Parts: sequence; structure tokens; C-alpha cells
Amino acid sequence: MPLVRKLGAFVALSGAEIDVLEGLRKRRRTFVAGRDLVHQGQSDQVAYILMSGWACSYKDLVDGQRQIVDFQVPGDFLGLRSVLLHISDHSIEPVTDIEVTEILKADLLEAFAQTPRLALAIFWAVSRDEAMVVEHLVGIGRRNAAERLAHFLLELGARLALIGQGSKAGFDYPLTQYLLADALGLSAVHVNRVLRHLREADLLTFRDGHVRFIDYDGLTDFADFDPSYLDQVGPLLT
Amino acid sequence: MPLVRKLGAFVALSGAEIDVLEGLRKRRRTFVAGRDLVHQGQSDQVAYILMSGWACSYKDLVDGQRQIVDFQVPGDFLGLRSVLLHISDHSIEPVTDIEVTEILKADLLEAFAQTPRLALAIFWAVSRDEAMVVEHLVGIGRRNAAERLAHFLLELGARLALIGQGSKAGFDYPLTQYLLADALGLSAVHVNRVLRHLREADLLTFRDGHVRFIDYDGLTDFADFDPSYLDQVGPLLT
DNA sequence: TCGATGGGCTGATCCAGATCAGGCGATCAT
DNA sequence: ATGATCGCCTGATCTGGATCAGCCCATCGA
Repeated sequence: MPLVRKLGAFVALSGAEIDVLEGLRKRRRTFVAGRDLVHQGQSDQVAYILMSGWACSYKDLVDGQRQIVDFQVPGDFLGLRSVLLHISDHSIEPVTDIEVTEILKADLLEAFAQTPRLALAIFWAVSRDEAMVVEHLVGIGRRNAAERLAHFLLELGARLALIGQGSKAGFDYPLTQYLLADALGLSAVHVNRVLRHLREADLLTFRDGHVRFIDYDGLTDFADFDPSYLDQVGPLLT
Repeated sequence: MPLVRKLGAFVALSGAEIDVLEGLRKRRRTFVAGRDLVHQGQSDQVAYILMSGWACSYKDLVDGQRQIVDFQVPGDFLGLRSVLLHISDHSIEPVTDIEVTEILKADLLEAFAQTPRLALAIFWAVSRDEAMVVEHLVGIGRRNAAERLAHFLLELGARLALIGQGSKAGFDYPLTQYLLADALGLSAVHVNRVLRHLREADLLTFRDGHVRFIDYDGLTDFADFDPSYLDQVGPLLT
């Protein structure tokens, strides 16, 4: 299970703790691509763990624009923040068909009371998510389009590497350039142009559902990518 | 104590829980304006609760720019994220002289184990902080300079109202236009111009250390400010 | 088989906000 | 009393990325 793998990067979980996580298998559900699981303004107090597929969390603006806050990959929580806040401040949309397991507020209380170490591990995961949002903020606020895009793809690569789905060579993605634009605060037109620049600079390619890092070190340098905020020790094996 | 007041907006804390918080008084420290308390890359695993004064958390880029992620006001946590992550991914600078109380990682574990409700309240505060960062991300990504600035000041007003230091009429601030620019992803020059526009549109004034909301409802409308992400029920009394 | 749709790609034009280059007044140290 | 510094303010110019308008190709349902 990808979550166990991810949390394992932070603390060695005991058998009992892993059992708690594995016990969640029972509440498995699936959702189809494109139809929101959580909608802005809803007050369900339910979160999910993503088991397979990709999702994204985003906010809509009145004028019809939207900002994608982050993509979620297997092992990530969906909507954990809205369990504590009374109203969900964002929407979540599956990018692909996805499988999830449900977490209720009661589960969280249970985890806090019974297995403080597991609670701490969840707290770590939440902190890491927040660190990623902060990094996106910095990217949108201060990096130009090319650096921002490169940085974003490097981050995704590192995150996927942690669950065994990416490496320094690249990774498979289910994203469109429109999704990327919504995440990066750019127009789809400009995303396309920037991808061409990166390709022409022999840094990476982005096509047919696969990112290939051609010059990983050059790219890291270009994007000023310092993965320490991801808190992964040896993030990229290959 | 402002933290008690803030958490009280989420759960009614028991006497015992308040005692735990009040017990932190002993580890009070002060810092002078401008000198970083926490520096990017440091690995101290210590956080603080801000008792008085303002601070800001920010990230530096290689090219000398910086992005302020958020300002902290009394009752807010400083650097809580870096207690869990092994390395602090950001810096924290006091905007004014500040008073803080220290929280060690051990305290946090203690809180999780002993008083799960308090732990939940802290979790709530962290979720709220994250929701604010997300809102800033949306602002920088998709709002124009004027909307972004107005939204930001309205948010600050609401946050200060929660601890009794602001209202629909306005609030006192210790910020410069340069700080505002670093927070909003704008240049200081442009912040100045936008402030003039907002003043000329009879929406607000920003001078002599005091924000005055001239047309609160008009401003809310203009900035598309929906405070539900702050999870405050009756945020603005006056 | 042929529209319709969705994703990718491109050139031309436009504009919000950056950058450059200052000026003004208040405070403060010598 | 005089620089130096800091915060605020302004006009002129430049530019990164948006917007507009459209083409190409693959897929898919009727």
C-alpha cells in the first residue's frame, strides 16, 4: 500500500500501526475521472487516502477561472484539511479513475488517542503537503514560467519516486497541458510554448503521457530545485 | 492569551487543557524586529507560539528575491511545520519586536498522548494555516493585483478580529509596502499604485500604520472575499 | 464516413505589472 | 546642520505572459 510506503519514509511503523492502516481496506471506494468527489462549500467531514490513480485539489473563482492547488498521487490524502475545518474550502476532482479508502473524523480521533506515533506520522504527511503548497506559492509568486514548470515536474518526479513510480529518468503522467496551466497559474498556450523551450534546451520532454528528464542535473539547476522541503532522504534512486 | 482565544473559536477547551497552554508561560522569550528566529535549512525542531507582535514566514530564492508566505499575529504558531519535517523549509523574521513561548517536539508528543482534544485543536489551527496559504496561492495565481491586495487586507482584518485586534472598521499594522509586495508577489512600486487606486475608489485607506475599511461590503465584493476558509463563525463583530 | 470533440501546437497582438530613475519628507547619528 | 537611511510616492518605458484566432491530428459515436 503506497501510504505505508510513504509514511515509512518518516517513521518505521510498528506491525500494529500498519494493521490499523491496512484495516482501512474495507472502506474502499472508486470514483470516475472528472466527477468531483468533494465540492467547495460542502461540509462532510470525510477524507480519503488515494490508493491508485491521480486527483487534483482546486479552488474555483467567481469569474470562472480556477487554480489547482496540487495534484495527488497514490499514498496521498485527499481533503484531510476539510475534516477539521467545518466547511471544505476546496474541491477535489479525480484526474483519472481512482480508488480511495475513506477516513472519518472518528478514525482520526481514534488514531490520535490510540496510536500517537501514527498520529505523528499523519501530522508529518500533512506538514509535507503544506510544504508543497508553500513551494507552489513561491513558484507562482517569484519564478518565471519555465522555472516554475520545470520545478513542478521535478517535484512530481520526486514524489512519484517515493512510491516507486518515478525516477531521475522520468515518469508517466495522466495530465493535460490545460491541467498543468491551471496548476501553474499560466495559460495553456503558454504552457505549450514553455514545454517547447524546455525541449529545445534539451532539458526534458513531455509527450505521450511520459515525462523524460533528459538532463536531470541541468534541470535541477535551471529550476533551482532543492527537494529538502519534501523531507525525503534518498528521494531518487535511479 | 490570544492562542486560547483563537482555539476557543474551534472547541471549548477544558480547564485542564487551558492549564496546559498557560503552563507554557514559563518558556517565554523575546526577539527583536528584523533578526531571523528560524532560518531556512536549519534543523532545530523547535516551534513557537506568538504572544505579542507580528512576524512573517518567507522563503529566499537564489536570485535574491523572496516570497513571504504569510504574516503571523498573536495566537499564531511559528514554524510548527518544521518540528515534524527534519529541516525547516522556510525562514521566520519578526516584523516587530515579539514575545513568544517555545514548543518542543516533546511537548507536541505529550499533547498528542495526554490531551487528544488539545491535539485536535492544534490540528485545526494547522489546517487553518494551510487553508490561508492555499488562499494566497489562489490569489497570486489568479487574482489581479488590486483584488489580491484587497483580499489580503480583508483576511488580515478577519484574523485580527478573532483575537480582538481588528474589526470591519480597520486595524493597526506594522507593515511596510515592501513587506506587502514580498507577500503578494508584486513590486513595491506597484503595491503603492494599487493602494492609491483602492483609496481613490473609496474602498480603503492604508496609512500611518492603520488600515481603514471605508466600504467594507464593497471591498468584500470587489475582492471576492469569502472568509469561510478561515473557519470563523462570527468573525467581525463591529 | 463524417461530424464532433479534445488535446496539442502556432503566430499576432495586447496589456498588467516589472523595472528604471528619480523626488519628497521624517528620523537619526555624527 | 548635515549626510544617510527609510518609507512613501511618481512618471516613463519595457516585457512576460495573456488573449485571440486558428490549424492539425487522433479518437469516437452515429
